[in-house]
Amino acid sequence: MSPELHDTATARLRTIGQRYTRGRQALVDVLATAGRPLSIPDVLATDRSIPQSSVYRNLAVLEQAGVVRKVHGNDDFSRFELAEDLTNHHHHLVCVSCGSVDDYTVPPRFERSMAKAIDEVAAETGFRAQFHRLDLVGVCARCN
Amino acid sequence: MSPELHDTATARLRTIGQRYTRGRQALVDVLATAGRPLSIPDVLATDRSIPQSSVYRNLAVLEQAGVVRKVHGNDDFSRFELAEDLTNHHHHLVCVSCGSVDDYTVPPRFERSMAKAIDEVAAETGFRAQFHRLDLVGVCARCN
DNA sequence: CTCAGTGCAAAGGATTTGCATGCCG
DNA sequence: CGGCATGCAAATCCTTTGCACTGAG
Repeated sequence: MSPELHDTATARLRTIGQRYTRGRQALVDVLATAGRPLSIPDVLATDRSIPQSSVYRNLAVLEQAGVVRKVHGNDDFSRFELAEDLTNHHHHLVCVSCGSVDDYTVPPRFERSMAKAIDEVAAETGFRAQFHRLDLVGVCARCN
Repeated sequence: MSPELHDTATARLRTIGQRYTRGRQALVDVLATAGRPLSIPDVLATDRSIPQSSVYRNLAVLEQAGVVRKVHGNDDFSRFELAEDLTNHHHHLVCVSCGSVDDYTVPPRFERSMAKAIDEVAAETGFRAQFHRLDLVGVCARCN
């Protein structure tokens, strides 16, 4: 992960009057390394020494700062990933069997036609879209 | 709502060894009338005499039978709608402000190109997609 | 020194479940 | 009759919060 990532995180946290502490850096590192959205149990599994409450609290702070984003799968666990402008635009494969969530991307050509379709919907309905989710729900390769 | 709807529901419940009772019919009627995914509080608001636990339990049964589908918005409430093959293919507008979820559709042309893109992803990743979700997350017309 | 951040434990809130009763088949 | 469905209340489980302590500036 690039050092700029941490610089950006520092800056965004500052704008909401928060510090970029060790615990928060560790959290960002874990998410950056994972390459897919992680649940709190996932995060805790990477480092048993972190208390749950800190993970919840710090992820909430990082979300407010726009550094991470919360993702909903099909189970009762919230999952977290780095904000898209810190990584790249992608979508999710949600496994109904094991609940895991993986990233995937579609061709830019298709993203463009989707953006156009979304603009039309916005115009018709008066809905102001901030972002879109194109999740595929099914069975992942592992669960097959 | 058409009577076939209830016939289909009866049939699907039967396949999992369950009955289509009054309470369950009422639930299906409420969802069919709503035209958008409803949360449990939404459902309870339509009829104060129904106990929460029955709503939860019956929606779970109806979901297992493939009569209704659970939808996740941005808040902590699960929402429910009739299965797509009982209504029509659509997507969701999720409001980050009030948490409401509304239906919308995109042109068939676009759905087709999306289906194609999804097939490619499935082929590349080994993921078996059962269905897709194209949610727009933003601010609804009411919350503006 | 000061105050945000941290850890632990207790509280909160949507959802689930146990158990006795009622009703459909 | 027999068993599933129902209602009520208690239990679960993810998540949030209170409070005292610690550490960075």
